[in-house]
Amino acid sequence: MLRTHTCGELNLSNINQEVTLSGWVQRSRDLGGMTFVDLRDRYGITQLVFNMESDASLCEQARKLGREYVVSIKGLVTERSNKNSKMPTGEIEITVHHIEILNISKLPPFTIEDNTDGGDELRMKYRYLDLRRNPLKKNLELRHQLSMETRNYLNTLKFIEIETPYLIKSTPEGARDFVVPSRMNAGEFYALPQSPQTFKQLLMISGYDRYFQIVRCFRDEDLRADRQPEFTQIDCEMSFVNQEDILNTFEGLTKHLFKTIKGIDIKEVPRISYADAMKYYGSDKPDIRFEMKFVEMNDVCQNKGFKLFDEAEMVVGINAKGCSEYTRKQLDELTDFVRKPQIGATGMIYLRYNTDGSLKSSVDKFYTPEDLKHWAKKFNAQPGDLILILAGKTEKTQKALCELRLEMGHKLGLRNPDNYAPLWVVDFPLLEWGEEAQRFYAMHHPFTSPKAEDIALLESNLHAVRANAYDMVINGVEVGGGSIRIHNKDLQKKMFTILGFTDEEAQHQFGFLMNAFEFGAPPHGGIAFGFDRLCSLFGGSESIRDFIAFPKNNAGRDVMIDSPSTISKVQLEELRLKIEKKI
RNA sequence: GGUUCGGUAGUUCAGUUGGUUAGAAUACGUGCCUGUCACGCACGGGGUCGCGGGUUCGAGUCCCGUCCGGACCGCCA
Repeated sequence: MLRTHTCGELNLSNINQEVTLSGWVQRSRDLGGMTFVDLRDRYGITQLVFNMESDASLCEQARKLGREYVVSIKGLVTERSNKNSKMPTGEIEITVHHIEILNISKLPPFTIEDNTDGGDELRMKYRYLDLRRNPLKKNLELRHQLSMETRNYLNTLKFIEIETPYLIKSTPEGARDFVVPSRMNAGEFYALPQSPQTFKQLLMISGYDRYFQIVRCFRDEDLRADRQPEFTQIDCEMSFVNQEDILNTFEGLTKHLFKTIKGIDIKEVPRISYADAMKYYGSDKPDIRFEMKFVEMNDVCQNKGFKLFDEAEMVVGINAKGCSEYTRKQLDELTDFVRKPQIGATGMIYLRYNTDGSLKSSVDKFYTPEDLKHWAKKFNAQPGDLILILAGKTEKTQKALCELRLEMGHKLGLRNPDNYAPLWVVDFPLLEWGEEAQRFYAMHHPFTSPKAEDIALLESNLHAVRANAYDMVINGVEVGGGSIRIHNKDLQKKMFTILGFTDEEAQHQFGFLMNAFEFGAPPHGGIAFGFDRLCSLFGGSESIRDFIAFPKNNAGRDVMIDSPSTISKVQLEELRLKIEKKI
């Protein structure tokens, strides 16, 4: 037997037991007369002790053990004379009488410790070694817990998990597809699913009225810290439900996960319309752990002769409470921040409400003290506050102020990662206008139903049509989104027409779905949660890579296995593919 | 496609205005040490300064190009 116990479980109750342990050598400490070896496995670390007096040759053997050697030892559980309260097994050690080296190890390129000396790049290349470290192990355990609790909760509610295919059909809407050439159908390609969307809708038509799947999805778009080319969703769909039913069900899931995993009671999940989210936070995924809402001030600042404000489509600001003492340097830094090309504002105006009650602004000469008082009042400002104002095109200005708001929230310590503020954003627009192609695009996806009361607007004002679509946002992170779907063939056909499809194109791409709608499609809707993001949020990290066992880098490469890679001439020939030019 | 930061010992980093033999910590090796647990002490080995070109008497340092990595913008229904 290679082990009777793990390296994390022995304690005083096991004294005098004969045990066999196997694991990796974490480190050894040679004191001359005696040698200590820390043996590590998934469950913990147990100290082994070797003594020159009692067994010199065994002790010599132990001295030669290198880091990460794999060994199996037999020995006696002994009470330590010097106990270590910092480790769970710190009251005991193993007095070893037999040691077997199961495998030797090269010296690892970085230390296998909580605070490793290795950089990101190196650790990615040796991911299998990085995964030996506690922080990564904890992340994968958290991921496992989240998936188990998700399954528990949904199972209790009679959801069943059904697998859908990975080799499907490329569709023109949405993100770029990853495509897979078909050998048996030369010249044709499968696509990997961006989500199981149409399949779960077909399952509703099949009568599986509560479906879920923790499923891999694929999108061939550029990556970020929170975006991978393959990622995992908790994909859910229900029949005979309205939006309210979905929100309640998955608010329940969210509460269940916070309760069981983090021990946190989420009281309520507030709801905000898309329009209000944009108006008050400049974002469809606001971080509501702190207020600092936008205040539009066109009415109190325009037509007073200040050209920048007069010509702006929108003048909008936030009140940074208690920041009136900001120095010139700090204000300049904030101006530089909003002027970064990624944020794109041209400048920033401030209004300082000094603690002595006086008002000081960077545009004093254009406005009377009375004007400035009006501004302060609009922001509900108190002495000691600092108002930061941006002006320009509505969309761009909102976006820039949103970034500034988050930055100020960060500076003021209002974005505590231990606080969790879930939020539903509802009433999204059904469509958005694409300037480049001069046509409408589905904001969510083409299967999203318009609000019943807005259906008439499909004939008159497409910009104004709202959808039965909703996102769950936690701490400014979009963790999930969904909609009530169209289940009527004619309405679905109309949607495709609005999106610029000819009838033939719609039939070719999505005929299978519209045909299915003719065989008794029930009303249905659903939601999908970004599982990796949920994990990183629960783990208190910005990057999802730390929660994926084998992630890809910025450029979509796996630097460990070195993929993607070229394929052989034979493979290309079988697929009837030609590479135009070697790059 | 773009912006920006970085690449120096196994590893993480420092390296002044361009100037002697490129340093520190840690890891590693050897020796000493019987209660360590980030053990300690002593000694030692270890460098194509990412790569290519240029400026210069002289380049880790300045310039150009390129490769690799991180963050972000565009993109991601």
